[in-house]
Amino acid sequence: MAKTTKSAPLRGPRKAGPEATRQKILDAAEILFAERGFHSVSVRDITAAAGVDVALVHYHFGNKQLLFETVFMRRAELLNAERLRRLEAVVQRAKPRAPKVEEIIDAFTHPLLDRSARGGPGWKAYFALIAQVNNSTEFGGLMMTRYFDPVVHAFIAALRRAFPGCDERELYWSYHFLSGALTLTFAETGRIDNLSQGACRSNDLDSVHQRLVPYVAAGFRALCSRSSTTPARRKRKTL
Amino acid sequence: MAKTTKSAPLRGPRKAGPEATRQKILDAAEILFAERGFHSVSVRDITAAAGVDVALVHYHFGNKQLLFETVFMRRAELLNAERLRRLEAVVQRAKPRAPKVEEIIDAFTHPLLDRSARGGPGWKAYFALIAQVNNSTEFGGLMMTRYFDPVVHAFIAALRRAFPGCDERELYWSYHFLSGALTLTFAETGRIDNLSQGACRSNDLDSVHQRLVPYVAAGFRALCSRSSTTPARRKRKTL
DNA sequence: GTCTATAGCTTGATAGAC
DNA sequence: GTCTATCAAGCTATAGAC
Repeated sequence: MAKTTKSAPLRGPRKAGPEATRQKILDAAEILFAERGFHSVSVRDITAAAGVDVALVHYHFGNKQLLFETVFMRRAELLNAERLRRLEAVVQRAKPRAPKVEEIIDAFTHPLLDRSARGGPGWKAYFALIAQVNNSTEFGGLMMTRYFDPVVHAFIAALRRAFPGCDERELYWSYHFLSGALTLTFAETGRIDNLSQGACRSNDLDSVHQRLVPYVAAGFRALCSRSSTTPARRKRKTL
Repeated sequence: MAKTTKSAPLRGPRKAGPEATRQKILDAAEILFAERGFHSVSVRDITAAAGVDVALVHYHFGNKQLLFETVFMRRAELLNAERLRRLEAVVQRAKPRAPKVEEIIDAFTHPLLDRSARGGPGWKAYFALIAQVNNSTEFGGLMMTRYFDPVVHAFIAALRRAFPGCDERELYWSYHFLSGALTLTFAETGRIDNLSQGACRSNDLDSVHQRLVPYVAAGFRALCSRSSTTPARRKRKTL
């Protein structure tokens, strides 16, 4: 029993210390926010689910809004690190050429879909939360930009190399469509289950990934190849 | 002045009658729900914005939830009718062959993007609301299914004819990705403005439509052609 | 149909004992 | 760090005058 230093004080089944309390609050908040959205979950709901006192949210996080952002940030950092690692690996492996579009998209989406499928209920809830935030007028523009833009810029830089001479706007709009398709998947609303009368299931993320990558890659090629190879033939069409 | 029947009683600038009150409440609710979501908007917020009394929401709609569903339904019926008309026109024009994929997708998306772009603030808000509902764990599965599945089934039937022998699941997942890309567009969160440093603008829906159609058409072809023409080459890939 | 008034609760947040 | 106790403000909903 050499572990009696003060770096892990009183680490037992009963009293787990302030860090454990923080994590219990974050875990409970994550699930409730994902299920019902920011505004319909009260601080009391969260602390009751976490099995801690009401006042501790304000002690540890300041207020409800800051708790929300902490939930959002906690897993974003892990995700972004892995996605950048994967992207770098793909780029290195393809050198000196640019990687295939499919490989770039896979590096971007696989770490997310894999965790949502197999990371446990915390990850599942987190991605459902992302789905709501991404499509929210209130939070979408600010929070997604703040926590995910760095990794998106790296991703777009890789795609820029895959489509030399491509108009920047085609790349950004193509990414926008990918973002919408991906985050709707995270929501797992069950709508496709109803629509397909059971042929497809919202929670079958392996099926999604298998299809999302070629679908999106084809979309990128449709927009980003034509703008460089056939700029004159581009139709000027009003809506 | 032959219009003195009781079908339009007291139609003046001051007292506009109960139907006008209903519409004022719906208009205000639509904008507020779109801006801040269902739960963060109070009945008082709505009636204050509408310039009517608090109690009238309950008189006219029963409760807050039923008001929400009425807002959602009001424009859905108009939209669905026009989309079915457009789809039918495209199908008739192409007979006896199936229409081009691009034409089918255009019939599905144009009525929406056109109204969001040029229909005024009520339509704009309505589509932002759709964006949130579609990605919501709480409302998405139920409400989108209830109000939009009939038109989606007609749309998928047309695509089925365009991809004869295609696996049903490819059609449904392809539609799912379209739905995500489209509804994120409706949210107009400003994220792409930040990401592209102004090169793309969330509210430039003409640009979106010009790109969404070929992007999605290419995606559909990537998934729905291969499943019928090259079933043996289909890779069995785990996530 | 519209309004006033209010019942009955829940909310986010905090002050202060331990 | 954690808890008890409480506050002021906000909420949905309704009863009843007009």
